[in-house]
Amino acid sequence: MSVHHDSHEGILRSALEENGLRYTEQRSAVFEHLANTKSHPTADEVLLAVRPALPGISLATVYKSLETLVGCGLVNKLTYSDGSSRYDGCTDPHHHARCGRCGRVVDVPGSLPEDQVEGLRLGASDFVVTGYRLELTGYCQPCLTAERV
Amino acid sequence: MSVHHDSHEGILRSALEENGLRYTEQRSAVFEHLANTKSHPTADEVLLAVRPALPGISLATVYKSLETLVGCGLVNKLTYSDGSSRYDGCTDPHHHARCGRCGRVVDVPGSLPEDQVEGLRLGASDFVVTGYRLELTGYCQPCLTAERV
DNA sequence: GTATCTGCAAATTTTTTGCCAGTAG
DNA sequence: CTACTGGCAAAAAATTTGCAGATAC
Repeated sequence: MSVHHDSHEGILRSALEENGLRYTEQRSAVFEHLANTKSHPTADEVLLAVRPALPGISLATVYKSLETLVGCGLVNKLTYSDGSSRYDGCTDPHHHARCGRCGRVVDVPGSLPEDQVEGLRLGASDFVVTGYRLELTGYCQPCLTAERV
Repeated sequence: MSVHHDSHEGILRSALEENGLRYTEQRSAVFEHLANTKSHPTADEVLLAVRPALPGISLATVYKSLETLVGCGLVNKLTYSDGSSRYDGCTDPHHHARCGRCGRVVDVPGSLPEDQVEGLRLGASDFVVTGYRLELTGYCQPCLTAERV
């Protein structure tokens, strides 16, 4: 049961070290939670999730830890039209689909074919493309049922 | 020189009417600005842009007008990791590329091929896909030069 | 005439910052 | 040891809201 934990810890330690940053239990707890969940929590939700393990942790620290992890490239930050930010610890290539009613975000596997990306790259002249983000919009089944659309 | 203006006004009047909303000079000024610019301004920037024509307009009204236009489908709202929201009056299908240093957003023409979108649709089971948003990340030429990367 | 809209200011929400004590290396 | 961190509370930034007067239709 500690395999995953150890693996995450190793990844985190190396990433922090590479950036001249220190390994702390707060950063570890935040990273562990993101790496183990399939949800895409807000900073507030991360706080609630790590409180049981670290009762003293503060929201400000969660924000600082999240920014640190984003800076190390271990976590992605997603922002949405309602002003909320969510964090995604999944490093496999995938897209997101977001429900326009309840705001829930689900993963959609896959990545764009390389030639597709190359085409986009050419369309963005005078711009060095380092990556992309693809997000589907629509409605999840529970919300469709609820509204009987 | 009034051709564009009249055309925009007609589009706006119809869209508002369809939704049972009123045509006002504030909504008109905000829409005009978005329809005529290639930039993707923040609410604050829209305020500055329309102030010369409507000195009395307030930021709250700009926000309200923008939400109204988004609701009518005339304008798209874009949100970013730094917490800022930008508004895009271009209705042609296109993507965006955003500079990770200065935050500027430029348009990238094109849209994904239908079969590509269909594939994504299938990957998002239990989800009715109504659209998508594709955004490139990277750095614009001025910023690359400035940092001599 | 009347429901909708604007402007103002205050409220909310989300995120960031300064500072001192605590801790990793 | 010494610089990097965390916790706290206060600040900052972005957006929304309540209300009274103004306006579109």
